[in-house]
Amino acid sequence: MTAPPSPELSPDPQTPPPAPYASPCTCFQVRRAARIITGRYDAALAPLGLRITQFSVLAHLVQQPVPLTALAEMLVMDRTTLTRTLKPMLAAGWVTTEADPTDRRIKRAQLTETGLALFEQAVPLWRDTQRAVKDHLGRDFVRDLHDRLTTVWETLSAAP
Amino acid sequence: MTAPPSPELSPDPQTPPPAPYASPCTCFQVRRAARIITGRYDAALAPLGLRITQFSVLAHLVQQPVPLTALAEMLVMDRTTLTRTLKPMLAAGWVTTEADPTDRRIKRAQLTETGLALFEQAVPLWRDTQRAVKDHLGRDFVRDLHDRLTTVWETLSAAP
DNA sequence: TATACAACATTGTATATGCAATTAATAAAT
DNA sequence: ATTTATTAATTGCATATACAATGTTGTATA
Repeated sequence: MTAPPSPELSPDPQTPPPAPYASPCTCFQVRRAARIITGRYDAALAPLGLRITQFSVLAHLVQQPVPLTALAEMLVMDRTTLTRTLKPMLAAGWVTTEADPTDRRIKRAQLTETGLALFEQAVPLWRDTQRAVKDHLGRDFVRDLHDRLTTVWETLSAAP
Repeated sequence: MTAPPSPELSPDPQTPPPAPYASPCTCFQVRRAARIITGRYDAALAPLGLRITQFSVLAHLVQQPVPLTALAEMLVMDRTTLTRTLKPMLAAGWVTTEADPTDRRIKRAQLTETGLALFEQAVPLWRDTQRAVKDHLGRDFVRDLHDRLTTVWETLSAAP
């Protein structure tokens, strides 16, 4: 079994990279970026015991109660992932669920008083982080990044 | 507790979005893109029982054995995450670890014959996926996306 | 109406992720 | 040489992620 090593897939190991090398793998790139950005947002919200994923959920419930499947669609996450995501939030008393009287299959999630208060505390921290990221990377850079990431989602979720 | 709902944080719930709305949250954007891209790559590698994260690990071991901490740095993942990532790969016999004789703290990971063969089978599938993504999004688009994602990583890992 | 089908939700299983704490081994300092 | 600090690795804990399978409820159909 002779190995055709794929040098383009890994950095030169003679120069072990403290400096991040430009991987050719799109998946690696976007996951890496997601990790560091998530770390930023999570760190900013940590004083409230909140994570950015949970913050997203709260943000989508501010207006009114939302059926769980619709909520998962809004958040663009797997339906089963939402169930797990919601679990600690229910335990913390930030969110409650109520059954739809007319269709007992449907459950709606809604904010509690505690959840709303927490969200209001979190918004400024979220905003600060948004601003910090924008300051570091530049307004135009971030806008273009957003556009491209949205395009990635739209294109790949539509494509076969 | 009167609520100042933050309309910019959630889509209009009167128009429940099957169409993905453009969230203003950079973190949400990049995580969403990471989810769909990861799904693509995982699906492509699934016939081999391999995930894209595992493929990345294999790719970094093709040249020669790598100490685990250095491997985690190459992969830009938390050191403890690497331990968990490696676990099923060790169990599957794709990778082994060996202690450094001169420094017994250090463990090196290296490919097995099986792991190398698997990697060689996986490379074409990875390449196909790369090409498919490029075809869908456009070569220039992907190149610019890569550049920006690398910049995100470099900038935010350096910034305070 | 009995049956098939579709929609909603959860649970089992498995990996992904990272912080805090722990253990072990080496290096540095007194 | 003993103490101290550093480095390498793992484990505990908690959340993030999604596929497959299951149970429940509503709808459509024969």
